Amino acid sequence: MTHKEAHMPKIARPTSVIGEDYLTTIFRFAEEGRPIIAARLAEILSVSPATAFGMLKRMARDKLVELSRSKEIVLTSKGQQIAAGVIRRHRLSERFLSEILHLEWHKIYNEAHRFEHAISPEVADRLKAVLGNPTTCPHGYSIPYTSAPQSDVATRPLNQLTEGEESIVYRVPEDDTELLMFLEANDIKPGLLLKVTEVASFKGTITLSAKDWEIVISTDTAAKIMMKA
Amino acid sequence: MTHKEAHMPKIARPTSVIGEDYLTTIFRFAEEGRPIIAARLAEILSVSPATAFGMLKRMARDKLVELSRSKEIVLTSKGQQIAAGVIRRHRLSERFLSEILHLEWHKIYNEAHRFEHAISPEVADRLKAVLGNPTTCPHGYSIPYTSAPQSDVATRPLNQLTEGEESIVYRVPEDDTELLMFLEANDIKPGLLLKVTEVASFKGTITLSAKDWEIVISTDTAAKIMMKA
DNA sequence: TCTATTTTTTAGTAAGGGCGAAATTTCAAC
DNA sequence: GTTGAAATTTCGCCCTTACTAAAAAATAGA
Repeated sequence: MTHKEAHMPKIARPTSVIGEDYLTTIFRFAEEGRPIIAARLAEILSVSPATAFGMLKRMARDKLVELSRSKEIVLTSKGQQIAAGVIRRHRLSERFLSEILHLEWHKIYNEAHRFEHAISPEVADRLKAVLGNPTTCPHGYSIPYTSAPQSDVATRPLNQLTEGEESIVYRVPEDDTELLMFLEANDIKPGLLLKVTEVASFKGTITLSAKDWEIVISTDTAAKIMMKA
Repeated sequence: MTHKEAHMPKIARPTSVIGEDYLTTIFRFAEEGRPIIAARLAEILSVSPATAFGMLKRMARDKLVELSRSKEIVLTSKGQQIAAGVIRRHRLSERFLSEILHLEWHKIYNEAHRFEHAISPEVADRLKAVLGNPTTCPHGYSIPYTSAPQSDVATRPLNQLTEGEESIVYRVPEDDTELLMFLEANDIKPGLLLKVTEVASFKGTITLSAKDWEIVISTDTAAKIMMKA
């Protein structure tokens, strides 16, 4: 049988797709220094607390995470390494979807979420080369080429700028579809120079200007946009 | 929670990755008019007969296949439609891997096998456009843009050509890694004009020439290469 | 401190996908 | 027509990933 021995050797990954989802979620929190507990993980992954707990126990058994008594979930170096690989593939996929397929900005996160589990290290390398060794995804998150945590550039949220200040957009939320559609429509993306023309804390808004336009956003929304410090 | 509602809606596909593997395997047999039975499917997919049988029962329950008393497995129109979609994504992925990422020919089948389950219809459309609406995969298999079975161009296996005949390579096996490496090394791919310079049936070989070289292959190998009739 | 509310855990259930072993059917060859 | 090999189907069992319900533990507020 021609087919027989040709049956594809499954990609050498010791973790399931579901397991990788847990790992990357934990990784993203770690990336920003935010603690993550099981209950939060269950919410984010839309599963019951019991399910998340069961999964975390298996992952702890497999030495991917550690469930310290402080309840905070931390990746082991093995978990860190696998998670970094998946995130690397995710962000390279986002670049590819954005730059080569010209997919709208707000759609790339979800599409890349499936790609991240389907790409082999070799293909990831090719993608990296074809894309010109990008260092960040289109939203501004850094692409981890090593499993070591990235030392992040100094940033601060847009809502902390004072009136009259100027700064460059560093990063926007990667998975907030509605906000991304808004930002996309206004061409606000990493690298854009913005000026804060008004801070109206009494009504919770900030007015921004760039190039030829001026917009008003809430301080809550502004808090989600990271600027170069 | 920003993340919460942003959790990706799983791709709307009523079938699992495993189920899609079954469907595409059946589809590929149907494509060439070869009958497929459960035992063969089990071998190809490297699972036990019991497993394949259980899966086929579930698939029959879900109206994806019909298990006729003649033992031959046939796709329902629903199964046909889903299978054609997966195969379309597979072959578009192969084009992409080959033409955009410049991945070696013999590696693209296995890589595409994972891509096929990860690509949304929208991304497939973009790929199609970016690739210039290809009609076949790099091995020469047609990309099904409708779920209706393709009426295949008239072809015949290379071992049926007579001495002195010339013909154009139409299709090569998509998943025979070793053969593909050989063909790749000799630049034999769909579209190439070949001439049969000698048929030595007594020793089971065929000699081919093209451009500036001449090679000898076995008739068994030749049987795997389809030529334009 | 003492409820009130999260959070964590345990228990029990289900479906998908997998196994080996054995029983049965089918089919081809003699 | 019988026999032997191949194919099918059933049976019992395993693990993962989910669920609910509910108990136990930890945290926070008043």
